[in-house]
Amino acid sequence: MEIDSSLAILAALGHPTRLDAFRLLVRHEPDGISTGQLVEASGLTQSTFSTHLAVLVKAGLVLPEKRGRQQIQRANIKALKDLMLFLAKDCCQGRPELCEPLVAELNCC
Amino acid sequence: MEIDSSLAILAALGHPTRLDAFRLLVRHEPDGISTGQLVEASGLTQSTFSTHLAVLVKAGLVLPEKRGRQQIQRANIKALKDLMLFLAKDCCQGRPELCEPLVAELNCC
DNA sequence: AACACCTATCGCAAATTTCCGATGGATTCC
DNA sequence: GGAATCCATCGGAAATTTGCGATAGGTGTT
Repeated sequence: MEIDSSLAILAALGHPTRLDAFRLLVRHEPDGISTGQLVEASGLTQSTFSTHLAVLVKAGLVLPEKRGRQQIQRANIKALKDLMLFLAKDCCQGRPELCEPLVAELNCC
Repeated sequence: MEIDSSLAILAALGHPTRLDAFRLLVRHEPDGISTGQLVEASGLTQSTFSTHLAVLVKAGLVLPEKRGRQQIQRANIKALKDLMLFLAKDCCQGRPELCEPLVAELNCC
């Protein structure tokens, strides 16, 4: 994964509102939920949350799809996976001793 | 891992200067490098970089240790591991189908 | 003691982010 | 067609972040 993409994902998730929204979307995979429900859950204004959502979409973490007059949002698990691969490979570049404990613990889920 | 810690790590890494610095530190594990070398690599002013470094340290991603009049910085791989566990567990919470491809690919390093 | 070196912190300006209300486009319902 | 719903975008204010030079503390050197 490109470093710029990783950077965008990290920055996008580095805000409480956006991290919360993304986690909510993950828990609603694979159905997704509407923007309105996300707004309600955030406790913010519709317009404010909309800009946060745009950041997530731009980073590729959220995939919107129109359904009627609603906008259904879905978490892009692949983007998260790519980020984790980027982080892990950065550690492990020829240095498996750094990553071994990481991968070991991940296997538990 | 607490959500607040994860948030701090994500925000800390969500800036090009700080992500670069952390990656450089990872590549210098386990010896670490001095703050001065990090400053030079960043191309920024010493004072400016110092504030970025403080963000990384506060997030627990970097562990400083005094050595003479230098300050040696080391990447905290455990913090990165904790973040990845947080992200992965968030996906996998009772939903292994989401994480399986992730863990599978991680095993390659 | 005096000096040089390394780094954290202060003060401050510029840039960016965050938040809101208001507006407008698109879609559905009556 | 007209009203209502859903959501993106605009304009602007407040807060935060980012960057710099200057300063100061702590450490080694002479």
